[in-house]
Amino acid sequence: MEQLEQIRVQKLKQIRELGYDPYPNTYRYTHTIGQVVKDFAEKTAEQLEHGKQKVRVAGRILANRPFGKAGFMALSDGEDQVQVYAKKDQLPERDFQLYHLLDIGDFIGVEGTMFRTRTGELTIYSNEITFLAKCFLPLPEKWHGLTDVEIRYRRRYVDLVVNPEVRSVFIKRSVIIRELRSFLDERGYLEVETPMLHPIFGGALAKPFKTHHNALDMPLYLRIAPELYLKRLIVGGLNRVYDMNRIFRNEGISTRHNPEFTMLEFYQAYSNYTDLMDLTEKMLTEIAEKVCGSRVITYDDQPIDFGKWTRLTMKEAILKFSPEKITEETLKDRAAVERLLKQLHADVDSRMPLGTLIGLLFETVAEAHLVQPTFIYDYPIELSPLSKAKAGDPSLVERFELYIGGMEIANGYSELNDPVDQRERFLSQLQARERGDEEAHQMDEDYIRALSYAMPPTAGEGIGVDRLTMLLTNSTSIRDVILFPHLRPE
RNA sequence: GGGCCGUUAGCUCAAUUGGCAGAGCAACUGACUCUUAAUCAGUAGGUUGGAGGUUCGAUUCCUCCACGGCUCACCA
Repeated sequence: MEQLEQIRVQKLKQIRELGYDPYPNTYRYTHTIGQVVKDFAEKTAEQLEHGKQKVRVAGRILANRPFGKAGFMALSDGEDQVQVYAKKDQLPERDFQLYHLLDIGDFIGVEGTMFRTRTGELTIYSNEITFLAKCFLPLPEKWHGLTDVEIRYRRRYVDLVVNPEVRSVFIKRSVIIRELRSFLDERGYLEVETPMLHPIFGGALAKPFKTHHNALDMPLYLRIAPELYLKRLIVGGLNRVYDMNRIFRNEGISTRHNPEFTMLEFYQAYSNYTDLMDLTEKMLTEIAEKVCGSRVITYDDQPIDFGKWTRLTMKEAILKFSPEKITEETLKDRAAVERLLKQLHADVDSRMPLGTLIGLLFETVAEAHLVQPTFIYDYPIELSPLSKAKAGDPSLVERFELYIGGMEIANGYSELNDPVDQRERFLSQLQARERGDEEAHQMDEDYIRALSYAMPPTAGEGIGVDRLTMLLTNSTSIRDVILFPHLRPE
């Protein structure tokens, strides 16, 4: 409200009149608040009394309990908090006047000596207060805090000030990203940067954001996946590469979908999809242990054990979770599959090929049951225009997806490296596009040309970093793991 | 896009069948030199998301709109 703000503007004026610089350009502290808390944690009141150690710390005032000629403040540097005691006869008169002009949210620097209060709390007995910055807008009320999710996302800066668990989620996110990098770096992978602006969007089945380059007067698309560029690098002899960065998909927004999200894609020459399943098990188990301190985590009230991994073919998963008793023979019968799907109220299109129907059946009956880490492998070829066909069964490809907590976390496959087959797959995608499938893959002649120079056998995988972060921070909304999630304009 | 729920003071929430719009915290004034959700006394703070309708009277009932949450669909 205007009035609250005006009062604080007046206070800043008075602070200036006392002779303080309202916006000083630095403060030299001797300790972070964390160091203070740690260094003096073991000291008794008597030890502190005799030691009289001087400290200078800086931070934001989060609470103030004044009473007449003294008062206590809670000072936070974002990471840690410490109590500050301001007492009239121990401070210069000007500093004590300043104390009465301070508000919750202001930044100050404090010089003083450490002591313990009667209740034993470690506290800085201040002998100097330095004004650092004024907070004009009131912080949320201390007891309930900030809970309105919309304001939390719109004003993430306030959310971070008052909700320590939010800070901890984003610190974990940063650790996850660092650990993913170091896991791959240790194994000889090279991090590369590939274009964000694509003249032909590809590498995934999704709708893109379209933009325009003025000087060249040409349409460009924000990338939906870095895949095709990474494989061009494999052709060029960069045998292990990864790209961890943003991708953009022009689709619905939900608790599991943000229009821009972070994808780790990595490619490894002379390997197949089984190698990547092995690698992924190791990678995610290590990261869960590093981030959560245990192989067993809790997600959405369910225990998830990174010590127990399962691998099922898509068909096995369907048979296992189908409510109706069916056999593998049933899945070869298009009419039977269609009937099953209709019973389950799935959206069936009579033009869909059998493989697409099987994929749909899997999603309908099995996906939600996949809480423990489970690889689903051997996908119908129709769903996977970039994967290598399975030796001995041309209807399937060597592809897997990893499900944890009912969410799709990763997707990997043995890469199709036959340029002739790749051209045919693109052509059949074009047919799907003509049937109205906006997400079907485009033809990419240069990619086929790259494969025509020969790509060694290669396996590649994408890991949804936001989804993985949700899992490891027990967040059920993707917005809780993205600092500034997409919102409609205010 | 569909369904359900929601929007009241800076924040968290009340308001009976449709009958004077309230509390706690935050703020302001005063008291208080070891408090920690400090305490005590007092003051101020509102076009009840917006527009329209029904009614003597609407926070309350109806319609439309905006925004948000959850969920389903699409997707990762």
